[in-house]
Amino acid sequence: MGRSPCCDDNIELKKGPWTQEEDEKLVSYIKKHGLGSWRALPKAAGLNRCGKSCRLRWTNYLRPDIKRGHFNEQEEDMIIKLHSVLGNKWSRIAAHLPGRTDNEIKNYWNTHLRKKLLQMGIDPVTHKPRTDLNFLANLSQILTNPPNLGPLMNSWDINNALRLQPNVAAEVAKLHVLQNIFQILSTNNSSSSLPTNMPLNMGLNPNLNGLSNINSTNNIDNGVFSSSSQGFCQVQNYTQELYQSLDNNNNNCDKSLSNISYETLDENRLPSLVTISPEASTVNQVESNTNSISGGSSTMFNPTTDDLFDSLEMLVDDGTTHDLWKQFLN
DNA sequence: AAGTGAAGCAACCGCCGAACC
DNA sequence: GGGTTCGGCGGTTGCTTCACT
Repeated sequence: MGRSPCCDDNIELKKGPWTQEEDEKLVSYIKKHGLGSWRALPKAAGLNRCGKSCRLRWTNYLRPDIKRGHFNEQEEDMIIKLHSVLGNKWSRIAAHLPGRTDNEIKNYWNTHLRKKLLQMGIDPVTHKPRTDLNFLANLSQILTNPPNLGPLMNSWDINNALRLQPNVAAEVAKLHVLQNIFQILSTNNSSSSLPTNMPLNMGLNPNLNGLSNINSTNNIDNGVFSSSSQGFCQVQNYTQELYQSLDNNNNNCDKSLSNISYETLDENRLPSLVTISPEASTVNQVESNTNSISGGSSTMFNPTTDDLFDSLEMLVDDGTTHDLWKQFLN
């Protein structure tokens, strides 16, 4: 024969929020007798509750060493780092944060941190940059509407974000290149349809002030800055590969190592030139509203759609092949 | 001021490995 | 050794508060 049941189903036990009187009974009993059998505790303490309910109330609320109130920056940082390693192992995460309970951390994650990471374009499950199309759509709005960038960045310290995910800025820039590809696809092929969840102005007016702001933010330390530079080197590589792909089709493309540029269209569908400068870790829109593309480091290109599908396969790098992209976007 | 939806969070539910008989 | 329960954990619910119209 095994153990006797925790809670007697024949007795109507109280559920729901605890009253002050119940709290006092529980605390008083544990102070006097210490922690023992949760099953025996309710009856001994004069509580009409399940032992499980008593344990939960004690561990999550009444324990004297519990720290209540807002999580500070260090705690947030710790939770995110631990979550990236441990996943949803809340009790193990809580073990690293004295005074915090697994339930509290779980709630805080679900209500605050998860949203912050999503806003930053970081997948809260994988802790890697998001490359899904919903994020692309959101990104388009962020990049084309700089005033919205301020509150977003203030709500989640960009310095922390970059420290946690050094390549995020690179991913943002990379996604901007993707924007451009989608735009070219939609412009070149009137029969092609963009994903339904993508705004029609996708790729228009690629105002990169947001990224410039990131790099001019004084509180980004040298270490992050150097990570950021590496990030832009990656963008440079992506862009180079894109240009190489275009060049293979005898397009005249700029492949300069020091000054990566690409073209897009502004809100009037006029060509506009964007340059990425890796040395300075800045992204600038150097020329816009011109009727023709000219300038020291860039030449207008006219890619075929197949070139662009190749580039999508390469840039997104999530297993979606050229043919799948073609199928999806046509 | 009232209605409504969103956000926050305490508490419950159900599962699972460990412990017990 | 096997059946049963406990304790702990993660997921989910639902109540309360807040913000907005």
